[in-house]
Amino acid sequence: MAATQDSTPPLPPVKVTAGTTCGAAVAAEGLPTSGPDAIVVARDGDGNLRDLSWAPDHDVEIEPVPMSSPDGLAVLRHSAAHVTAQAVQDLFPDAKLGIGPPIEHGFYYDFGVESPFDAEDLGRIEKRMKEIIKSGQRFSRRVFASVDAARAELSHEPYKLELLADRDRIVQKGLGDDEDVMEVGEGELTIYDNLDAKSGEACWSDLCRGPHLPSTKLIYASKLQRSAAAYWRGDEHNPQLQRIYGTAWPSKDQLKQHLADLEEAARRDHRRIGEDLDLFAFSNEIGKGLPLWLPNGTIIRDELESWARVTERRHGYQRVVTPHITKDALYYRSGHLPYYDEDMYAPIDIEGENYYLRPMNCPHHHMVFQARPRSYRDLPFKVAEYGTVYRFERSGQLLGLMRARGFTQNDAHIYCTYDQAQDEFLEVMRLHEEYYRALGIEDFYMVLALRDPDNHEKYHGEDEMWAEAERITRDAMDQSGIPYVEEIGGAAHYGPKVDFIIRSVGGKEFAASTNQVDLYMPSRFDLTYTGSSGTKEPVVVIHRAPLGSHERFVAYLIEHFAGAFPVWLAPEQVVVIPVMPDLDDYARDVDAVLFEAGFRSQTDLSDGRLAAKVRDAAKRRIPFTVVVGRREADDRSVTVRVRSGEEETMPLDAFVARLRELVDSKSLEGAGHRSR
RNA sequence: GCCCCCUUAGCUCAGUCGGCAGAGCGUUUCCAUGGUAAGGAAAAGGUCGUCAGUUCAAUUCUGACAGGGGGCUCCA
Repeated sequence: MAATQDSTPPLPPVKVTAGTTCGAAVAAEGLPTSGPDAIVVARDGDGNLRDLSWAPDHDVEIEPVPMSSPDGLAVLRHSAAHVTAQAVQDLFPDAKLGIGPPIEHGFYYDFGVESPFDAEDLGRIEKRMKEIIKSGQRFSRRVFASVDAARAELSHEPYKLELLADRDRIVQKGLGDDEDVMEVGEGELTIYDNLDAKSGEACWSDLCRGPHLPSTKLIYASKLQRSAAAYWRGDEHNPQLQRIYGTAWPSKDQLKQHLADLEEAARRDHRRIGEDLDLFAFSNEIGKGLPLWLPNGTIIRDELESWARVTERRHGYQRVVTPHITKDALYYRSGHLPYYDEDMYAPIDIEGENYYLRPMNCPHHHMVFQARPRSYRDLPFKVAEYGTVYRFERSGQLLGLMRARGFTQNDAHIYCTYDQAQDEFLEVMRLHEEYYRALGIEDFYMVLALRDPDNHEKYHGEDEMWAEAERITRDAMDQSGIPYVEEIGGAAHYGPKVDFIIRSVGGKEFAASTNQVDLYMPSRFDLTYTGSSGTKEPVVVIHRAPLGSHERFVAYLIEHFAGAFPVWLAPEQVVVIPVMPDLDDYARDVDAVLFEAGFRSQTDLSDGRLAAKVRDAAKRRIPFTVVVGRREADDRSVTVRVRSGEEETMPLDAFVARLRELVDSKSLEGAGHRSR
């Protein structure tokens, strides 16, 4: 697993003669066998990873894999997971083993236990791990003669038995999204024994495909992080196991750096910055997932919205306004009811009719299209609205602004002919590029989510329709040149979709934007136009929301810029600070000029020293701190300090012109950016 | 929705082995003639998330509920 972006160049191959071990061959070449770059495993001629204890029965060439490479890290972390499990079973003999794969930056191991692990338990487990690591146990591979033999040896491990019973299917499909098949891989069925360094006796064993480090001693830096419940095999109908998360690195320095990175990420968390910069708030009395946008946050929201308004006008969109509540009939027609009602707020009974808070804008826009007869001359007809919707997300899913229950989407629907659909979808992708480039967003990827052909119930419409929608979407994507990955099973119930996936600083992934070519709803809603020959023709609907929702997108931007927004988005653009109270009048004067010129300027005339005010402005991430004293007042100039700490004295007029240019060009100059 | 943890001043957090609670920052007032990341002093500010229960007494113990967090699951 892992090994997605191996930047380290592969080492030159090493010859292993029949009967000797890879480890011996590697050592003979003088390659390191300890330290962060220790060769820990090798890739054989067929590309499989092998333990260094592997002794081929014929001469082969192997590629040494150092611990610091992605594959090496995965081996290190998976080995650390084994040590975790060994420590847990030493301390909790009744704990049943689940699975323990490496993951990005670490590993986990799942255990079936009577009661969850608490912080004290984790401390004890970690202490026991350190003993095991220090003792230098050797990981030793052993092949089972048969599945029955494995079953007999693992009779006390119900979850492992389940893996054995389901082995064929698991080998084919994997366990879940993240889990590979570490336990019951293809080919030989193997178990790893941890052998005591002195006696050579096995002190613990675990069903595993491997490979592993030669010795626990090579786990130089590991740390258990937290425990949490997780459903067995990722299925909520299964019992919950207790998962222990940990991280492991080839050196103490790398561990330290990783922990520092995590702290830095926590500082960028939009919930924290939202508090610090007075962007948004939640209220117990209003309800979960229903954000209050404070004045500063509203500025960001409004700036984005005006930007979208002028940009989309240029791209041919027309704006509409539609209601937030709707009779149930609309959703029966769209097919959302009755199947998706659990994701909607319960209906409101008014005069004997059920009204729902709308969970999406699409059907309303379809009604806009249908409100007048449309001709082919009207197409493409592009309807845009910053539409507020409410979705009853399950309570455990909420995450600040990233996932809220009420939010406002940068939504639009394009009604066009079949012939226009591919070009229009391509145009939507181009619009995304325009938006994302303007904000310096590069750390996203795109998914083309297709339907799962084995699960027909989840989807509406005929096979031919789906094939056609997929073709149009894929052709447009390929034409756009934007790289994407395909995902089976993620489609909307009415069509395939293209999602722009972003990550929160916490590492969670969200769709920042979702786009669809929809051939289904036109038939459902009877959306037609009059063609050039006078006949009624069905339209194609393209759903798109490049800026997603204000809530999620601003949350993302907060983290992307670490609160240091580009000038045009910054809620506070300028603070004017007089050097001493005598200069208050000039400070007010400067502030008034900036304010009149349309900028978000304020003065800081409070008590306190200049240094403290500068510090305060920096904490609020204000792009420009303007300091004025006698010198500036005398020649009507300003001393401008930018976020980096550099400063420059210039005429007030020149500063106004500079601000105007930065704002008008939506410059990213001076903005924060996400460190990698 | 599920498991675990958390909820004390505007913010970050101490604390009370059950006897009406504290710090730092912030706020307010006063002092401070001062040029770039915390000048000084004083004051105000809390029904210790809500509702029950146990108790002479509950912020502290128990329970329910609400809200928050970490995961899992879900995400039309």
